[in-house]
Amino acid sequence: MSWKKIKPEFFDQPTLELARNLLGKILVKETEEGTAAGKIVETEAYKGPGDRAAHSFGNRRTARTEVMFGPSGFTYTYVMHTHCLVNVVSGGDLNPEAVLIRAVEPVEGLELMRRRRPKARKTVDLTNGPGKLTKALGIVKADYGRPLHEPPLYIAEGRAAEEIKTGPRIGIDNSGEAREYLWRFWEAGNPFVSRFRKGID
DNA sequence: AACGGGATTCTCT
DNA sequence: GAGAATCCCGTTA
Repeated sequence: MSWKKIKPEFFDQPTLELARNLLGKILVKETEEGTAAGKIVETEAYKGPGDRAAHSFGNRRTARTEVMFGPSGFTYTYVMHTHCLVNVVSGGDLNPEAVLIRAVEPVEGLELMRRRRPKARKTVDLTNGPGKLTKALGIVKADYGRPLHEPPLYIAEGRAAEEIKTGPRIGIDNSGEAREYLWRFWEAGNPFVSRFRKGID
């Protein structure tokens, strides 16, 4: 399978639009074990200084958030408990924003994913969560700072989602008013979306 | 140098 | 539904 790499200019759009437009794109990781790729079906936007749920809230600039202060289109990996999460840096130079990839649908390397995720009983469990998809695709903290328009870790062209749903972000209940923002986006009805709520999807 | 909490996942009840 | 696993990072001393 050959994927068409995205143009670097793709990342130069407002973070909320980028979060929507990343749905349907392909996230590809090449390793010595082989290539694994998934269609992005769920994202969350994290907006800079004014977003209490963002690591860059209040312009907090540390070794961890440093890449968010650089240009858009680079990888922000972050370790949560025992898992690695992956973000796309957005917002442009000196504007620390990012889009979290929360779920993908496998499109290449299914067997490789199964080997990497022995605990997944069903196929959907391979990639229906932010910590799961990084394990399945082989994305690790060392990918921090890599450009997302070229191998080994890149975004490729896909097909735009037919219908996009919106809701509050997950797991940020201690973030004050920010937990109300409808900055989570997903492809309607896709079984790989991490969580469903009655009345929303 | 010590402490506390988190953008999660898995297992068991 | 609750609790553990288990670790990096930011804050405080």
